[in-house]
Amino acid sequence: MAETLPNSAIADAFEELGDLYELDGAIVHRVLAYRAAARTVREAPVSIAELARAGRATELAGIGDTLQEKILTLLDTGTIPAMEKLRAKVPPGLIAITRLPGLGPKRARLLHAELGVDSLDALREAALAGRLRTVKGLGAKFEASVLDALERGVGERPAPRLLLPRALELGRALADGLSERGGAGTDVRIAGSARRMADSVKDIDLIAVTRKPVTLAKSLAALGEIESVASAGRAGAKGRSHSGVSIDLRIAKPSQLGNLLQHFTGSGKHNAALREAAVRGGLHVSEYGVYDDAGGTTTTCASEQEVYALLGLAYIEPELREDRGELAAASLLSRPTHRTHSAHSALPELIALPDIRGDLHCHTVASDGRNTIEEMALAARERGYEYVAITDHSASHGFGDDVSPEQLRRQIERVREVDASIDGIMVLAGSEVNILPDGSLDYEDDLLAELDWVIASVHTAFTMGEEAMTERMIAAVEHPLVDAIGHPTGRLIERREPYAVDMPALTCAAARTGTMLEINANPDRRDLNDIHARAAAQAGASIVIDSDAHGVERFDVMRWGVATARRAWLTAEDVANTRSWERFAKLRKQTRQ
DNA sequence: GCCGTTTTCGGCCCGACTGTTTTCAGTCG
Repeated sequence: MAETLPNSAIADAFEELGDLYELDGAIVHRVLAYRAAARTVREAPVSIAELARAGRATELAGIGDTLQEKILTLLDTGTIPAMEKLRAKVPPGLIAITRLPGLGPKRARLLHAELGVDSLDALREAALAGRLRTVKGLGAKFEASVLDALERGVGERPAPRLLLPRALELGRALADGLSERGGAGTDVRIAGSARRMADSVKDIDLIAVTRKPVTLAKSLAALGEIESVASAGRAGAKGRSHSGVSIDLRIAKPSQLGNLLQHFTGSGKHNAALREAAVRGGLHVSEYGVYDDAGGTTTTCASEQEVYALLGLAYIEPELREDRGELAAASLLSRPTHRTHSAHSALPELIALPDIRGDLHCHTVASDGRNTIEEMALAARERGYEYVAITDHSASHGFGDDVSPEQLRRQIERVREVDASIDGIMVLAGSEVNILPDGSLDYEDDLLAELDWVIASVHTAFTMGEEAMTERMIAAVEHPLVDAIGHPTGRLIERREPYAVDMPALTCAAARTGTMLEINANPDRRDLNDIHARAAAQAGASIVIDSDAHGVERFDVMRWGVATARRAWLTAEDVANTRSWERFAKLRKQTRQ
């Protein structure tokens, strides 16, 4: 039937199959296998449909012959027989019930079997009538907590998440406040997804060492950011911030700091994979230490480095701990050199902020920015950059911020003047040109040819279908005067979904034509995201990280773009604007060199 | 359902918490 399907559709099917199998009482490992496969498919840099047609989907971790067959059946018939069978057997409303806290598949099944509960509404009715407590193994407290959760709308509304800058700001404020109150010898670290520099986080994990644990735990309640504290003891404290985020403070003995930090930095999947691999070597990892079957002893670690070293692994940077191949890459292989054997891992040496030598996307008062060309140039120079491109919006941008062709010609002249008048930084004349719905650009080619640097971005008609959007963007990629594609998926984290575009196809076209793809560093965007940026680099496309600054202070958002690049396994070599302008030029497409 | 210094069957991470229990199942991160 369907020639092809996006990876997301295949992943959704596996996700649903996992949920249905779980509710049907399948063993947990089969359920986990479906969920792992769904994640692999969703994050894959290539078309899984095409891969399966070629019989090569089994090359991916977690996809075996059975699942490849199911993909092919889904492509050919539009469905999977097992899914149809399970849908008929398991009420679909039960999946929503398992989203409630304290309600997993077993209890959902139990409630369905005993009380006929098959939806959130039926659950509410049964709870209000006091029937939940009549089920063996459940009681009045359970019933009350279910009603409370339904009351609060849990399961309907997703939990609030903080964007990374706000999360780190909150985490830092809490850590500083605690350090102050904990007295000498207190050291508080941020762990969890904030430390891994995820796009957004739903709770803040803090790990502390201190001489006065009880005092430190109690002092959490005294911090201005904290709304309430549920528990506090010598092991730590749990609370909530005024912004609705859970705060988890754990207090470690200095000798176990490494174990606790490693455990609470996660991710959960990284830790699960780490422990599974360790078991094969007779070691058992927990937040308290590493237990060795052979000696029957537990070793504690003051640092994370020691934890990884005990397992025969190189140190893995927090940004890489997502179970995306980092464990295999961290295996220490003894590579013989001509003199000696040295331990060596395949982990990348990740890019860092000081590697960035220039910023190629920013705005001035000519469009919707807040500062002049000169102010922006000086601010870029203060960051130590060697070059900056002024890239205001183009002729059709709208919002009163559009730049007509005549205005752009004058802007180019002004950029030349500023460049001549300021030492120590090269100021480039550029533009962020709209990609119109038909794939054309909104300046004539002869004008674009006068620019040093052209970014093409989509700012209108976000909702067109995947095929049309992909054609539209590839037309811009293939334009000989386009240097880079700005914020390629258009997502706004926690606010707007990416538009439908075939990323493997776009990435492939970018690599083929030498068009660069941007990691827009604005923390609301971080677009390309980590998955796409990694795939793009692997496909041979050049990556450029830009601030998209609309004011002088916004050059500082570069760090969030670098964080995304690190999560994408990128080295300085993988990112074009870590080079001097002369060396950068060699990476540009032939028509732009 | 996947996968292999336990290779084609029999395993497949670790610990805390909660509520309901006389020893633990289910859920969660």
